[in-house]
Amino acid sequence: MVQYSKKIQGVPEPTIRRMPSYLAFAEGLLRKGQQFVSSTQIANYMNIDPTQVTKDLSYTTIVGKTRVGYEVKAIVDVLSEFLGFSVMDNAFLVGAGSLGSALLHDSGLNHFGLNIEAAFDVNPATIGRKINDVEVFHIDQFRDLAQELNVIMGIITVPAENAQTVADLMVAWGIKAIWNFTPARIKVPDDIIVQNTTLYSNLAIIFNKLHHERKEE
Amino acid sequence: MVQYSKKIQGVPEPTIRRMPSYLAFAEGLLRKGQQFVSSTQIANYMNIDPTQVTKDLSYTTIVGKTRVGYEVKAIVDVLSEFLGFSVMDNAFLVGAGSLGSALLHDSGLNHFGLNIEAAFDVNPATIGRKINDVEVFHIDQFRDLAQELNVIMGIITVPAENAQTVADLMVAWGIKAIWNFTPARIKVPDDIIVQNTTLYSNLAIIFNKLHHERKEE
DNA sequence: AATCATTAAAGAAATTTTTCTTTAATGAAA
DNA sequence: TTTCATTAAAGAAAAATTTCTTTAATGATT
Ligand SMILES: NC(=O)c1ccc[n+]([C@@H]2O[C@H](COP(=O)([O-])OP(=O)(O)OC[C@H]3O[C@@H](n4cnc5c(N)ncnc54)[C@H](O)[C@@H]3O)[C@@H](O)[C@H]2O)c1
Ligand SMILES: NC(=O)c1ccc[n+]([C@@H]2O[C@H](COP(=O)([O-])OP(=O)(O)OC[C@H]3O[C@@H](n4cnc5c(N)ncnc54)[C@H](O)[C@@H]3O)[C@@H](O)[C@H]2O)c1
Repeated sequence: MVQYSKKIQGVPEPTIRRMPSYLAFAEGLLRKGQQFVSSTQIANYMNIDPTQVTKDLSYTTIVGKTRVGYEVKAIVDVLSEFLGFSVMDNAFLVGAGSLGSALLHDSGLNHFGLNIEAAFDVNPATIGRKINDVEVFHIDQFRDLAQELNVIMGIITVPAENAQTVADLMVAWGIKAIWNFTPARIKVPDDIIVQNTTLYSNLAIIFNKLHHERKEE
Repeated sequence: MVQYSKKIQGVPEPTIRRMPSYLAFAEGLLRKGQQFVSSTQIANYMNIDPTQVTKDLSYTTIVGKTRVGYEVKAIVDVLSEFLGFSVMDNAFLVGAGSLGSALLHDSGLNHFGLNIEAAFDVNPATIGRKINDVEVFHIDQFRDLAQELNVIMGIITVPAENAQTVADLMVAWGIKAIWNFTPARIKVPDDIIVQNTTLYSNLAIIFNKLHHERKEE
């Protein structure tokens, strides 16, 4: 397949994955009052190659100065803009159980541009409660509130067997992106963005390094 | 650089990441009584290419039968063995806050071979409590218990600014692998395995697809 | 029994991502 | 001022990963 326009497929996903860490590191430096940071310094923090940092940052408008490095403030500003962390997107969370509650408590999400407007559940014990100021409604109210509030993302933290049902609901009410924390894969129309966040992948990687490898690293 | 022995660096990480999902899917099929499953079926569930599934499974001892597919039971058995999910590894969790509690409640970890022996915190309000049958101790007791119990993994769910302190403690008491849920990168000796699980990377990917892309996908 | 269609497997090719190499800039030190 | 060392940037090369192609097997259909 011929590529007619360079870079149409955007920034490499591994790059995007690393960027929030660059941002968090730069924010730390900014708080400490450091004005410039070199790729070497960032790379050292991240345990990666310095040229990787340079490459990654080259996808943005950030430019470094030879012998000085990058301006910390510029990294913070450009990266949070670039990553979409500087505008607030509204989300609904469905499944206010243990993981759902943890996410509702996590101020990091808010800091990185995600505002959870409301939570939904089916358990009478949790409905009506407020978790970290976010009210928990019955799932049947999802539709009405979705229309009322401008919500583009749905977060799924129900048991895996209910993930598809919830996803269908979200699609039906016009949500654009779904962040799925269950190990189940959901089926949605092509234009809906799905991000699966499966903890157990990470566990598998640790175990693999722990049990297998250990030869040459 | 010449590669003297093929495959010495083991199975590709992306493959390992996908395997727990294959396993979970196969477990579901097994419960439903399905005896065989084709790569196409798995691929369809995962929204990936069928040859990807075949390639991934070829790293294990699983062999499929033409025109029939793979034996579901074999996938479950071989994969859970391969991923290290069939032997229990013991872990300590440090930071019994919202995320820590959620993890302690998650039966999936146990199912996939991770047993959290004990939790630690510094907050007097949580110390002495039991969360899902796991007792919360004061962090000062970490050393004694680590020696007493055979624990090889440490899970860090404290605030980011305390991550390094906790990591140092874990290294000092001989833990082999660290699962770090804070956005902070920790510095440890080379022989310690570190797995960073950063939620915000996933958020960045969703936002990127939501805001940027949307051209040709 | 013959044909057909589906599938796993192996290898090749393409693509993507990382690492290496070279160049040029520039602040600090001599 | 001159030299030196550090750094960003760009491009080339290498490595890793995914996708495509071909082959062979075999259950189902005619
Ligand atoms: N707890 C964790 O640390 C953790 C970590 C990773 C992944 N997960 C995954 O997240 C999911 C949720 O885990 P959990 O531990 O929070 O479970 P949980 O049982 O604590 O919470 C699930 C919640 O969803 C609600 N619910 C069930 N069906 C619903 C529906 N149809 N509509 C709305 N709400 C519904 C339940 O009432 C409950 O409150 C699971 O798939 C789990 O595998 C959990
Ligand atoms: N809550 C979430 O959903 C979520 C999601 C992703 C990542 N995280 C990250 O996980 C970390 C913890 O988040 P949280 O929301 O659970 O915070 P939290 O404040 O609810 O919990 C932190 C716990 O750590 C304890 N603690 C602090 N210092 C300690 C020390 N030195 N030793 C032992 N215990 C100590 C505190 O007493 C508290 O109980 C943060 O870095 C956060 O960014 C949280």
